[in-house]
Amino acid sequence: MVEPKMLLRPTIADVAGRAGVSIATVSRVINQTGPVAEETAAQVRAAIAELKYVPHAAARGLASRRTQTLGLLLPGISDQFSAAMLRGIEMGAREGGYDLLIHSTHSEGGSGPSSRRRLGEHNTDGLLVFIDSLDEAELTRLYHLGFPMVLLHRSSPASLHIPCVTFENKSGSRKLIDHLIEAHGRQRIAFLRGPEGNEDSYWREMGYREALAAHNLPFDSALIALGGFDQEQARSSVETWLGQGVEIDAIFSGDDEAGIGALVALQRAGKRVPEDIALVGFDDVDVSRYLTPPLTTVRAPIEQAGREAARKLVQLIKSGQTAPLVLLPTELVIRRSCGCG
Amino acid sequence: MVEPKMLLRPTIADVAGRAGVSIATVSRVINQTGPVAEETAAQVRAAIAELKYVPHAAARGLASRRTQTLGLLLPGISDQFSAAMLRGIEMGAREGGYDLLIHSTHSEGGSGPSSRRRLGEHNTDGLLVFIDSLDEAELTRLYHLGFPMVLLHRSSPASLHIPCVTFENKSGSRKLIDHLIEAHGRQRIAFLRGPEGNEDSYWREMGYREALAAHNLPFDSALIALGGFDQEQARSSVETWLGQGVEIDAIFSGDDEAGIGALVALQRAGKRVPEDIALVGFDDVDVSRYLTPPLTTVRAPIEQAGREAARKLVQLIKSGQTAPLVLLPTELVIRRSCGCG
DNA sequence: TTGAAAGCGCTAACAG
DNA sequence: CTGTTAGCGCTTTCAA
Repeated sequence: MVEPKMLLRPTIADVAGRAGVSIATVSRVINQTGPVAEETAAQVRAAIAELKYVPHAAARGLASRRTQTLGLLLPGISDQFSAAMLRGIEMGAREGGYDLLIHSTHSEGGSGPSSRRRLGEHNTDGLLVFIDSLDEAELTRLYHLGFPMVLLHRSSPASLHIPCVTFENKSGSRKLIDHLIEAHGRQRIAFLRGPEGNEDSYWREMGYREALAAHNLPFDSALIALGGFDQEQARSSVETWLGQGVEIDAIFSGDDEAGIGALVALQRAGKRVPEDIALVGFDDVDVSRYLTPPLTTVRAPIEQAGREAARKLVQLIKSGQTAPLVLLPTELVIRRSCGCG
Repeated sequence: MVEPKMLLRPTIADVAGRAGVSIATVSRVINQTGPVAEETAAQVRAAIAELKYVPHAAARGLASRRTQTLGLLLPGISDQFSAAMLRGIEMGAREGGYDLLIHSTHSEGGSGPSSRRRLGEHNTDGLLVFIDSLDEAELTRLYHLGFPMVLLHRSSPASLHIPCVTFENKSGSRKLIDHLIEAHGRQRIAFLRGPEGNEDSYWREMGYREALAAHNLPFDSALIALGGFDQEQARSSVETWLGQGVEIDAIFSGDDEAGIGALVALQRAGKRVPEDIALVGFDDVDVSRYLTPPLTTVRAPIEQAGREAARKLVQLIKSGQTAPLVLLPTELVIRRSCGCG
């Protein structure tokens, strides 16, 4: 067993005493607010170093009404997408001089209404909201409080004007489907939708439809099924298609994660990819290149999106304003699952 | 452009006023400290609800000298290992009623000595320290301050007694190598070490050596190279072996990540896996099952380790003590890269 | 069972 | 350029 006993830590008063100045002066050299004689400042810095003094964040926050902390609300953090985004966010926050407080809303456990929101105006200077991790009522309340927020992969409710960052989903999938049609002559291209209400998925579908229309291919709702950005759901949907004998010569999976599930279903059914059925995804997650065959997909700058979102939030906090929308460019990544190579 | 203007939020005084009681009473019902008449409490709760009052974390922290926040220090968060661990930690923290403050030390940018530590006694109630994300001097300072800490995947400096959680690395790799030798008759088994000083890697190597010794196979240092728990390094090391014509009939990669790099090198060199050279890893990261061939490995309960660490830290904070060591069991996962199936 | 009041450590006027 | 002082919003004795 380990038994710690907390000792008292030096406060700003200790530093002031050691340096022979007032606490106000110490505060000034720490925050670089107001003028201090270089000689005095040097003494203060020396005292800080000797005492290994670190300002108490809570006290500072109370007095200044700033926490120097960004809050992140997201559904889960285990998938590759979230992990990459998180990395970008952490980077952006740090660059801006902010800490990062994280709360995953997933597996929240229905502990009744008592599960008070853990991240908000009381402990952060602003919030990064991923997808639907915060409901519209709360979004509205915070907005009207003037609380800084940036949305990731979801647009602002119409009546509010919360800035948002996401990808160029539509043009990305348009290029992808164009390729399938033009380079590989596919005509019966199925689409695995993302989760209900997911905006990335919505725009990817729009790009898909646009590509079909541009090539005079009919839109067939029998070729649309739920992939849910999830391996299992995608597998199940593809198995259903195969079981029903739906005629398909290519599958566009709403994201790479679902693409893996589709690949498994195809392989189990003895279909050759891409000879019998081509397969393409979206995101270009790490694994994609290691699948057999390697997955043709669209690279989404996930990490960059996170970083950009954090930057915008910092800007919003500091200056009170930022551009309402950032659309990060996507890029086609040709590998073998589409029929190339 | 979006322009927020911050409005004032309700304080405990507003709640007290609305409920017709003193702030002390409000504090009592919120924290369930001290007796309050049920009738009074009901009124207070009503006032809190009407005002949508949320206690101010900083003020609370200042007064109570507790932040209800756990700090996490880790090198990076993009890899699958860290992501899984993070998920477990987040879960454990939430279960204990704590927030999670994260700081990734990776890519810290040599912004001079000015990069003051962002996580510590001043803004958290305890620290979760992964690998070597905090140097020994700081570990020592905090320990002598009586500051609660739990180490992940590294043991405590000898003179301190900081609790730690990690895997049963040695027995895991022992089983793995036994399998390679006994089931597949491999004799020239190479090992790709993890990063310098990594304890997980150290014990995995011990298990490897133990297995060789148990089967009277010689230990050959020419069969040891640096994998660095990294794809590129592993690939390079395997290419070197192959280029030098070192005789090898199996490769034990210190972790799955490096295993991917090894697989790539093997395939580029035209080696068949597992026929020419068998390949096994450690961790059982998500991708491993999708490699071709699927990777035989040892499943490490990464998420569980994170959760357990958070739990222990909470326990340490609350009770002042916790068991010094937790070794989570590992399990052999047989797939095809070892020669099975 | 409840209220009054003293801080927690720091920032930010306001004097000097 | 530097010190004094009044809070920031809450917890926590100590009385009542």
